[in-house]
Amino acid sequence: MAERARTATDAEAAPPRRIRRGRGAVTLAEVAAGAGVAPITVSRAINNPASVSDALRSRIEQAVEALGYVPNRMAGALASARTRVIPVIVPSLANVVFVEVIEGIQETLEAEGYQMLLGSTGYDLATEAALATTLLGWAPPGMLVAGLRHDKRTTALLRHAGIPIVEFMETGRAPIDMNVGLSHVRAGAAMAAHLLARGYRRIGFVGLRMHDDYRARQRYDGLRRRLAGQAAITLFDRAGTEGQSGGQSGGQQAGWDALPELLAIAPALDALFFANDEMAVGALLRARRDGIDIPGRIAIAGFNGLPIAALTTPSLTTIVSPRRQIGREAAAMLLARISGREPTTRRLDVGFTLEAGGST
Amino acid sequence: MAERARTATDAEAAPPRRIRRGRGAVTLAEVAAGAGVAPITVSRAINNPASVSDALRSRIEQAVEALGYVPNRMAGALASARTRVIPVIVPSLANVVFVEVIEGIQETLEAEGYQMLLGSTGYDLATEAALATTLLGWAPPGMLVAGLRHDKRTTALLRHAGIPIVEFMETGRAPIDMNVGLSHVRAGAAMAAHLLARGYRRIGFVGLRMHDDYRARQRYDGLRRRLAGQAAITLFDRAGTEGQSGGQSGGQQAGWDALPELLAIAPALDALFFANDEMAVGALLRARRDGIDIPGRIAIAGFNGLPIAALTTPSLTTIVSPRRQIGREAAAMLLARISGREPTTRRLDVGFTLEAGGST
DNA sequence: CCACTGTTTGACAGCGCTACCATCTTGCGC
DNA sequence: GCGCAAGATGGTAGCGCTGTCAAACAGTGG
Repeated sequence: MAERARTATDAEAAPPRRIRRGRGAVTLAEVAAGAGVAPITVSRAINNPASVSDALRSRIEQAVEALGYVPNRMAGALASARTRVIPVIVPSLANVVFVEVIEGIQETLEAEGYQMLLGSTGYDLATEAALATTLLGWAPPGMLVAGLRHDKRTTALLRHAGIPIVEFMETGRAPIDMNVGLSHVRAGAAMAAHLLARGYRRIGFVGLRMHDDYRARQRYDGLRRRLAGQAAITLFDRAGTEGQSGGQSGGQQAGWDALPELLAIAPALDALFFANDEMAVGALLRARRDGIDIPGRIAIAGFNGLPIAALTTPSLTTIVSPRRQIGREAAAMLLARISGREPTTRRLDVGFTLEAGGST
Repeated sequence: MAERARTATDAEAAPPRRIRRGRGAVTLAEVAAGAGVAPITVSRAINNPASVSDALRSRIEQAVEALGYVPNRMAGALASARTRVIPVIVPSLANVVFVEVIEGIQETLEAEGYQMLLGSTGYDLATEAALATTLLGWAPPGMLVAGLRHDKRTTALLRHAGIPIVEFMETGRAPIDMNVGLSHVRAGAAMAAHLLARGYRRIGFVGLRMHDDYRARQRYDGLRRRLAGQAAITLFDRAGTEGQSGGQSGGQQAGWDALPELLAIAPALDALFFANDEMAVGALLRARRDGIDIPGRIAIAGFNGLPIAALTTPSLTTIVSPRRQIGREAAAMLLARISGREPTTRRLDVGFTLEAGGST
């Protein structure tokens, strides 16, 4: 303490123009001085306690405690050219689906002592590119990005970053590096098969701002191809109510609004496949209020397998995606590569399950 | 290009033992060499383009482009003792409520060129302390933390960090620095007044793992105090189904399970105030399936004001919290202090609105 | 044409930490 | 008691960038 104060005073007096630039926070050197050891020893005591003798370690720990030392990660990262921060880029946090994947990622990273740095793009590819640049500036050991579709800059950037990358959510060809997800095309086809089996022949697909949501488009494509020649299929792309907090909430309202409108526009429809469970639930709630018989008048199906799907009356037919698992697998794959191991596979299809309910 | 290669070769040949330590990424110095200027000029061209002549700036930009230079933030931050990264600590991402606050924070920070570093504690105060330490290691210019209750270490750490701090979600006394939120006690009291006005006199409060959720306890306290002497009040703290993705989803299931059980245990109840809308919606859906008349047999109310509350039949009585606004205000307050301005106020109560629906 | 102000550019040092190598202990077998 | 391996500690030199100050270079009025 006294030591420090004196040093500061000397510095001010003797070399007349030396300015203190740092934040003024306690540094490792100060801890070292306090404990009467060399800075490097403090560094070791903190990062690899086993390599320091018990006596010194406890002296150092005491000094750390007394001075309230918080290591400056920036300096450490710069010196060692290593960080334990892994950026994760997702389109939105308003969507439960991404949040659950993130949770899976987080628990896996955390268990290995890594930290997650989250960025969201708002479904904008330019924002994604900017974000990727910024995040790469933190010299991360790897990176996780939602989706396989990016703009050219992002792809180039990530490809040349020289670090392992996992693209998660959907499967597809030509990932930048590694890929974990499920086939949304096949999921759409599975729903088509289900609806056909139950005898529906005039099917509508209801999406929300599908310009942004290409995974919904993939589900639609899968549906359409599988239905081709066997049933009529119509696409309804809803604008949704902006302003609202998007994702989930907007979805429910959109489904609520869509049901009566579509029945009026296209009364011959006998089934609706909504782009997600939120919309489907909104439609179910609307049917309940307006006394529309589901599935008698029209069948309703969703996608994602949110828990609420099982609680509605009738229960909602949906496709369950293993979101947490996607997150865990993606993180595990990345960590494997970071630590030099080769993961079991660089491409993982986690699959999906069709949960047939009373709504179809 | 040739220049670089030659340099590398020389280094290998001449000083026999010099090792390259860095990540091997393109550095500012290389860009400077490429553009034929001093490193500091490149730094300026990037951080303050106006201070460099047009001719040099475009030469530098070209070099940046050609070499694919990505500035190393760590080095920059270390040298300037400034970052534009603001850590945000929340208990969980599984809860929509926090996510919406986060969105508000994010949009405000982003607009000012700051980046958000998100950490979640899983409602564990020890984890929170660890996280706070780690995050402070990034030498942030400020910090945002959910809630006013932390363990002693966290409080001490943040108080002595010497940076502005905003605690958001609930209002209360003695914040570490600044505070934005609403009074959960008053919200509980408001619901009590509403239920009394509608003639309910045997009221149950249904929480989920309330040991963790002290804000729910505050709502309960507000309810209890306001009802004291005028109505009977019972607390039901549900364990909920673990394993599930917690928050929202777990909540719906918990409400679904709770309704029939509570009616069996305490048949005299005439109203239930659920700790959140998810539980309340779960209960409404259960009532729908089991043919329980709401509010005839029993009234149901929730908290948060999620959009789905308006879509159920009957619509759900709930208290709307301005979550996005909390996020925006918290971030704005922090940014004001970071940039040396004094915010309009250091304590902000954003209030709430009781939305009376058909369920009470 | 000169002193003088304002702008653009550069040299230098250092932010706080860790990699690398050197040095100093210690313990052990013979 | 000596040589040697293994372990503990320290000295030195950066990591890649920016703050500070100084130098070089215009532009202006008399």
